[in-house]
Amino acid sequence: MKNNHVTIKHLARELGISSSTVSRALKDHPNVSPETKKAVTDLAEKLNYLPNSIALSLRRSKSNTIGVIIPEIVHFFFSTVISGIEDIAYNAGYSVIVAQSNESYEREVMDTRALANHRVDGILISMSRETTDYEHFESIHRRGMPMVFFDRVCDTINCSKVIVDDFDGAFQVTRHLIQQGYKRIAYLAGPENLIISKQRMDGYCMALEQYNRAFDESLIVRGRAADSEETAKELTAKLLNSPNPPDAMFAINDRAALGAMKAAKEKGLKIPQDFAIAGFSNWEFTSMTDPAITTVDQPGFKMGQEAAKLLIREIEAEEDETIIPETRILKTDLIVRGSSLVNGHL
Amino acid sequence: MKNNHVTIKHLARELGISSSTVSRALKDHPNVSPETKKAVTDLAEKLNYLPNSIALSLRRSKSNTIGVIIPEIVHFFFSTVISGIEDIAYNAGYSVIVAQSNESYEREVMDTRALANHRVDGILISMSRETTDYEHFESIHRRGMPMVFFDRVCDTINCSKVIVDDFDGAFQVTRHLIQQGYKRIAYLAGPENLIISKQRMDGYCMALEQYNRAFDESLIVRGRAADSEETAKELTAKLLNSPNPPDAMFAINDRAALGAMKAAKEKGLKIPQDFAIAGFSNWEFTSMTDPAITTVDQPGFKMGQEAAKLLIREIEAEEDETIIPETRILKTDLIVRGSSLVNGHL
DNA sequence: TCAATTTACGCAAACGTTTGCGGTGACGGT
DNA sequence: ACCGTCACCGCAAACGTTTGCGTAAATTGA
Repeated sequence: MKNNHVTIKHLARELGISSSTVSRALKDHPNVSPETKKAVTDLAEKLNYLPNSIALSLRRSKSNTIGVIIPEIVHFFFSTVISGIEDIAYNAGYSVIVAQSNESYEREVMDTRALANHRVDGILISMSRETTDYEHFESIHRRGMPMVFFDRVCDTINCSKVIVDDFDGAFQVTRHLIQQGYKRIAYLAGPENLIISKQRMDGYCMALEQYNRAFDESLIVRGRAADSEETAKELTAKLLNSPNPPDAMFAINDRAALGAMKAAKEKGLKIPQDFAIAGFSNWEFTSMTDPAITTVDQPGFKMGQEAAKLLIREIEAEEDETIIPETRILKTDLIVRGSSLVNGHL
Repeated sequence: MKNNHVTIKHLARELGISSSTVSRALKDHPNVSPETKKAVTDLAEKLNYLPNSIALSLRRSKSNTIGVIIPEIVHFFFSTVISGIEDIAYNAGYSVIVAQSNESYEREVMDTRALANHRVDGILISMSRETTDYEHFESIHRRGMPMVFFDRVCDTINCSKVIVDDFDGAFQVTRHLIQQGYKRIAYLAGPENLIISKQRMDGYCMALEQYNRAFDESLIVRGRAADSEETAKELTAKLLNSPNPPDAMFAINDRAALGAMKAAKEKGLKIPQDFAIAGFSNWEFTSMTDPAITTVDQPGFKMGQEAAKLLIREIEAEEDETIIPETRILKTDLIVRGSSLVNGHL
């Protein structure tokens, strides 16, 4: 009952012709008579012939498969990216095999190895938080494996990347808070070593500068606020109880923004009248809170699409043409919601 | 620069021995002298030899890959399931190829075809909402392709399935509302044709019956509430404005529960004092709303694990042993939160 | 009618790996 | 001097597909 896949050989034997002819007939090669073609296609249809793409892969040394390594699947942003990747890959005839590193460096190393000997045609990567050594990527990159980084990119490897304009996003959201009339805008920062953290901070500062606001170090909350809602809440509570508290806050991500909102609510502040809040990433839940949280949309789907396009372009490049790596920066969108919208007008 | 994968043949030529010996040396076969083994493994290490698993797959006619077909990736529950699948698959040496049907029947058919000719060793499926014809599944099932359904299962195919105890979950949540003292508990129903919808309704009814509450048809809201927050909100608002409104509501899913909550808030009702709300699925956002929403946790990760285990068991079954299909029903957990918790005690 | 061309097909090699089987040389026992 | 045993290794086939090349038959041209 098992393993009864019908192959080209079966068709050939059945029809009393050679496998070569069957193969050619199936792909409408000119050197095969119309009658033979019909006989072949009819039988193939009847027996439900499915080409064995493994054999094809071996023959062509191309698997038509791309690998994706991400920190975690259960994450609104990353799953959106995967969706975008899948969209492009599917339409270009590639399958997508996903591996999650679970933010573990070791697991990431094993994943890259596994994908490499699975002979994927290329790899899309968003690095784990732990990763500081890039040898596992470099070694396969040296061998000519096409690869594209997205979101959490690796600077030391010369390949295409897709990132989001964190600077501009932070600038926009900060400007929005200023324009809404808030005077003391705090920044709930992320880990200092992450590039995105620095970029967002820079955007925040730039907006302040452009609108002639003084930079106040006491409004910058440094710490592990990005990691959990709870710490974000604690840090915010502390800040709100300081002598000269802020009347608005821009948080490094939506989770932190939610923590901040809870802290403000517990203190009895009205949002957005007494205290405005904005986050970053436009995670799903931000539209569901009360009030809904103003945030910056990171185009995850588009990021997946762009990354997949860049990768496939590289995979399908002719032998002689050299692809020059390209870094694509995606624009963000400010999404204004109740947590920062005073007077109900935009 | 490209395509310079080092193969067993390269190692063999380099060392002046045959590929067979290299192959055996690499897997520590007894019929190879220690010196040869060392020479081979050293060279393999030096040249960074990676076995070509495509060739292996062809040889063994086994790809060590499993396919997953889901309605959508960007969905808290499904991405959690994938995570569980990945967990088990990875540890058993399988890669996971994901294909999303986007709730489209046609796409689902194409996905199954694609996975089949990709020669995956088995398929995990959660059907699209559109699917009512199962021929695409049956045809590959007849050929002996191992397959396991999860969550959105197909009744007409005789294979293993993993589902959640919707009946019991609904029973628990309804009982909880009763025990909290609510008198008129409404049910915001889902589409009638979905099995889960019926099961949850049955659980609701059973709880009412067991606690001697009369079943009141006017408390059952039928419609497309499951599909969008907006329609759930509208339907709830209408019900709340009826002559004899409910003081609690159990919604078919969390999204609907959120819509209901917004409707209640707009009407000025206090939650949970005036109106209690409970949902189903424990989506991520339910803990983030204000108040947090009582719900029923569906063990997505575990579901993925169980489904993967069942599938791999079937894949790795010996030729002669016959696997009898098994339907595994996973227990749900009631998660009590602020939206239904009166007096602050449990 | 004969050579030249076209048409339609088969042979065999190749992709990289595994594995049953056969073969070689060394060695010890008689 | 012969045989059996053993350790070690190579040959070749197989997995399913594609494709360059060869070749027979059919067709064309004069």
